[in-house]
Amino acid sequence: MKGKLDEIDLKILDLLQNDCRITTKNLAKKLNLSTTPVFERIKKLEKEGYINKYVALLNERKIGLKQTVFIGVKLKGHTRSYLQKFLAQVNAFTEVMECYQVSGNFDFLLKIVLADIDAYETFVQTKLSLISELGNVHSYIAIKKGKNITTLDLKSLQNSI
Amino acid sequence: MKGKLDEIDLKILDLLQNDCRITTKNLAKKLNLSTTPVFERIKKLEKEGYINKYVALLNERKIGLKQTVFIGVKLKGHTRSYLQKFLAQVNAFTEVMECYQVSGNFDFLLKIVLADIDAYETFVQTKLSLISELGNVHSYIAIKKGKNITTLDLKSLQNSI
DNA sequence: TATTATTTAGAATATTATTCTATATTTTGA
DNA sequence: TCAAAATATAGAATAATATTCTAAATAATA
Repeated sequence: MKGKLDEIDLKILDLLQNDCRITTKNLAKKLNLSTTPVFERIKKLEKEGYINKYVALLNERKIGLKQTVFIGVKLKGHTRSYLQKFLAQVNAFTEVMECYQVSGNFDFLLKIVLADIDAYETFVQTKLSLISELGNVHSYIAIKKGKNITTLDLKSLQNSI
Repeated sequence: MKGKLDEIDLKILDLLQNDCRITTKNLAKKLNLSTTPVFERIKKLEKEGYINKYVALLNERKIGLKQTVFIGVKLKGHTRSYLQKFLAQVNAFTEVMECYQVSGNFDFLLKIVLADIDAYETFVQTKLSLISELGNVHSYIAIKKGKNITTLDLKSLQNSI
């Protein structure tokens, strides 16, 4: 019975991924339950690893990090050693929010958040370009931010995962 | 004096973006303050828009959404109307987590999360490819997820924003 | 330097989280 | 199908936290 989610679990997850400060009391009200089962279900979902973490999402612009840039990277070689060295260095850059190894005409796709275009130039010159494994790089400077959500589409799931 | 962040504010934001369930009591301890000023600073940061929202980040894999795909999109035309129609449709797709208008050899860069490659094929055939404004598309299938954080690098900021 | 505005500490109160017990419900296997 | 076992629930009780309030301390201003 471990690791099965019913509809109540999915609703709890969905509510929490939209607002994790909702009280168990309010959750219980929405679910027509008392607080105890809701509380225990949440603890179970946490313990079994369905919930990675609870975070505050900050306003990048207000904080002064106004520029997002995606970078497609092609390495010089593709041995395991190359990949690992590249990843280690990229992971150390605080500007890098996401890094995926991908198929297609890039080896990696990075998402970078920093103050502005100048900061981006500096980042490339003083950090990214110093990675010896680096081959070609293609930048996609964000001109306008569209949709940007962290909430997964739980409704699409056939329940009982 | 409105809209200026001092080091205490930045530390609060940094702690909250790593774990927003920390109690004001624990925050206060870390900051060598009593709970009142911490509580009031948080409320101020919320009211002034530095904090967008508090969310639970779920484990995509465990929930059954195992595939991330980035899609570079080029539109057929670039009138305002084209852009708006494209954005409206893309925003309606629950699979789309992020959408940026970018410079470079794509007009838009999308990040998609769904169950698997089959679901991706279905998404492209039944949703994405139906957008009439769509020109070329290039997919980057995530092979391996590397770094993936939501915490901004507040230490890089010269304080007093 | 005196006045005003902010920030803070500490106490008091309101709410919520968490635990506990007993009951109800579901599941399982004979 | 039925009874035993396991699981989930409600409701009460307790522990902890959030939130408010008052007064003192600090910083800003003219």
